[in-house]
Amino acid sequence: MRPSKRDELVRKALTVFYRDGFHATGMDTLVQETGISKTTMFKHFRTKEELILAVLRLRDENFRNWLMRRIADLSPSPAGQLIAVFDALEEWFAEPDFRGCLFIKAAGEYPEEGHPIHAQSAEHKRLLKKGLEAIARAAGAADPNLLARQLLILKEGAIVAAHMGFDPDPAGAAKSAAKGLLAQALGSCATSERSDELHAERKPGCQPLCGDPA
Amino acid sequence: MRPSKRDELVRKALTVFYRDGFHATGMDTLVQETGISKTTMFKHFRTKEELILAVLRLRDENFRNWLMRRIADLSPSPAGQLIAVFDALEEWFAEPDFRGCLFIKAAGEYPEEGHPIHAQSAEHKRLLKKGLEAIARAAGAADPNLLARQLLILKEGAIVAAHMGFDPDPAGAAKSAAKGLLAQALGSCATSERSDELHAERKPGCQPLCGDPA
DNA sequence: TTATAAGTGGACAGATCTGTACAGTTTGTC
DNA sequence: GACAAACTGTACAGATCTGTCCACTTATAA
Repeated sequence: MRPSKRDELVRKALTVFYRDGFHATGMDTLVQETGISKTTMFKHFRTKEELILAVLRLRDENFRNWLMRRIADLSPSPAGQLIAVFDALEEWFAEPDFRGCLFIKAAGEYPEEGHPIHAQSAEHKRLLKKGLEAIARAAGAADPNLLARQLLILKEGAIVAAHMGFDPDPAGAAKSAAKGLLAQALGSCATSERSDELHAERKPGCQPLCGDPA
Repeated sequence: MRPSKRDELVRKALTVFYRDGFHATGMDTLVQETGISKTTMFKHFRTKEELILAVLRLRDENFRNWLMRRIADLSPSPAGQLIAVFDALEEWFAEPDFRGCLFIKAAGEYPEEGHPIHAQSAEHKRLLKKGLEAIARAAGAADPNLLARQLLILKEGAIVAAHMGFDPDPAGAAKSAAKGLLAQALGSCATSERSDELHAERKPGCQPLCGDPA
């Protein structure tokens, strides 16, 4: 259990930053909320920015793993998985501690393109697009790149809508839009892909995203 | 010119908050950037939060006016206007000072649902939805509410994509998706609504959104 | 001219910010 | 037991935060 304190810090800092924001969270707050001394924090991370970058790395890994596993559990076919993205989102939105997307927040608080935090947040989205594009290609989409970009735009929009609460069912609205896009991209042959009738149970190891890791 | 200093403060504070963020911008920075004394600021607004709320009110008015006028200039028909939303977005994204959506930023920095800044940001989106829904109804959409929600989700997603730079043409991707939704919502009769061939010039009084108002 | 309102500049209070310093304590390993 | 590494608690520096105070200047208008 060598690097446990460091990991524990990153895990707990994630929940605090996610809950309260980056600038709004001071290092003293983190000391109080994590129970880890400030000395130790600054031994593992030379600056607050380095800690934030580590938090973003952890979140990137957690989120992409969670999403990909979840949609694989929800549907066996690539086309069904693309739609299942929005079922997974719906589950996420329903979590009590849901507060939007950490990377959108980070990009908002560090808005300069060249800032490491901004750049790393953008990289997360690029990796997501890559993942969706691979699935779109496997599904036989006419233009996998375009379809992936459109689905990602729907996903980001649904997250914003869910966080700001201006849509009663953002995942549902995005899902129905995605179905139309998919039907169009796959040609008229597979219009009514029935991907959502099997609502797979969460498999063990596939935990909710917002839960307190304490 | 009675309330000019107050308006000038709100206008200039808008550009600074939009450029740097809310928590990252201190009142002393605003003094420096606006040339208005701190005493005057706190005479017009009792707290920083009140100033932010005034900034958001101004932005809400500016943005909604700009968008509605722009799409009316771009297309005479309601259906065309719904598509023209994404042409307007493209113009916005191309502005040199574009840095995403101020309301998404605000909701990110003040993430509690009940916080006045969060609530007012959400209200802006609700008003946008209402506007789009009216146009969708005028266009004869089967379900104007759903169509408006889907278009708004596409819009928010495109803004996030543009700000984070993970899509080479977010407005274009969203626009093509919107065309599909619209064709579906209007029935098969008006599939190829040619809304974008007339690229209306900016009319006077319809200025870009990010320009320094100084 | 004179009364009123609005704006200025700078010092200040008290809190909080990031990051450092240091002496002491726990923990794991030989 | 002994050594090294990791961790703790607290105090601190220096900057910055929101908001106040006060004496002074400028503009407006009767």
